[in-house]
Amino acid sequence: MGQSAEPTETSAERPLSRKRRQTQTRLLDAALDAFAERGFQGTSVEEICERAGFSRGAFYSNYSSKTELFIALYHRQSETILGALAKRASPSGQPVPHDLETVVRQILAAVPHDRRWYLINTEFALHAVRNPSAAATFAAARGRVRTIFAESLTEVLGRMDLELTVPAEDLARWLWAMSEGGTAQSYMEPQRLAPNDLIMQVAPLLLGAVTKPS
Amino acid sequence: MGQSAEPTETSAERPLSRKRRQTQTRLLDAALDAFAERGFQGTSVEEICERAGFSRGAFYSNYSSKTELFIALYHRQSETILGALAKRASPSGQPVPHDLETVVRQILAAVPHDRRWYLINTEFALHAVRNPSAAATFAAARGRVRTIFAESLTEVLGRMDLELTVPAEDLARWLWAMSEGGTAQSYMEPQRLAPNDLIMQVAPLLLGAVTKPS
DNA sequence: ATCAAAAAATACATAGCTGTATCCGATACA
DNA sequence: TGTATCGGATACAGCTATGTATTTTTTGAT
Repeated sequence: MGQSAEPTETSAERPLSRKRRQTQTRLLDAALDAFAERGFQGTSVEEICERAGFSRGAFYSNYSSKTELFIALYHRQSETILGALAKRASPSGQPVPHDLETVVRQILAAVPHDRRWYLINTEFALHAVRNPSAAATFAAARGRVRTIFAESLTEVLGRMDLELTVPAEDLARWLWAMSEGGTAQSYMEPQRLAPNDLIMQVAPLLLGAVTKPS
Repeated sequence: MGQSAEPTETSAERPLSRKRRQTQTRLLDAALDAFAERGFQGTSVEEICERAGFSRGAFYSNYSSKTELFIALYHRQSETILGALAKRASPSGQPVPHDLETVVRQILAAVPHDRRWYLINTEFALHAVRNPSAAATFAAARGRVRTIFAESLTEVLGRMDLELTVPAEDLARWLWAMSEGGTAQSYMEPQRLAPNDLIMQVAPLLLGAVTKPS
């Protein structure tokens, strides 16, 4: 939490040349696919490089290990979501919704419903649970998202003249848990459930239970 | 779904000797620890055997691959939960609870709050999402649990003179999603959240929102 | 006590992956 | 145009895992 926690370096931040950024992007893209298909541990550095059209030399000149790449990938995805969420959260954003379902729908639009992202995210969660240092990183990233999410919720509900009866951060946690749980179920039983089915059903009920006219 | 889907064989079911069952148990126990610590892909067959105090010979004479063991392990854990749940679901079970929180607490008592189980289960979910054949197995096992869970819910609520305004199976899904999502969060941020905190807070609210006096 | 079958240990052949060290080409700048 | 640096490819050395084939030990039945 000291310096601006941008990419993945310890000392002086070199500007990072154009070409270098390109190959990193290609490596990250390849890794996203590879990890999603075969899992983090099940994917060899070699395979990532093949998909990206590079040799292992290129890889090791950009990342010092598969784990470092993994973390970089997580950050990239995380920033993307954060950006999308922040855009939605801006007061000049969407029109004021008039029912809770619309609130939920608007917020969900910022979250990527990407199978690959689900897989990577879950793998990263496992990684974090097993690995205290990664856990801190992970918790911090999630915390930032949760805060923005909570602010967004309060703001939208406020514009609807509704008041929360529980802390917004708690509610954010709950909705997130439901969303993740539901998404997980949907990928496990794809024929029965679409990724957002569950949260779209439950969230309005829950929101109804924790709001009152202000 | 043809024969009784007991263990892991295709043809005639030999009774399975005492000793054999013992070593399988030890291998499964060892695998549970190993997988939890290092992950499925990150664990070598060798390591499982070491922990169990066997050589790889013993392993391959019991299981044809690490994946087969993995599936067997999942089934074993799954059966355990199912048993616990069924016991609770029996009408002669607990006294009639008088508030929704107690309902939730009673049901949660059947689910193991074991870090290892969380890890294995999540890994298996990933495995299933990536692997259609495992997905069927997985969905079936979860379906059985969900059904029993739903029945149990209906029964308990009925004894409290409450009636559901949504299908019990749906509610079971929702609660399960919340529980899993909350448990996941708790393991990611162990200092802030205990495994059942979230569901204990939310479930009563949700139950309140989907029940009415009958 | 002997022998047959089962269960587990050992040995082996092979394949794959990692990370480093070295080499080569392109680009940039003087 | 020469040269230094950067980015990436190639080569290499070593380790680890897998699965099978073979041997040894254990067990159980007669």
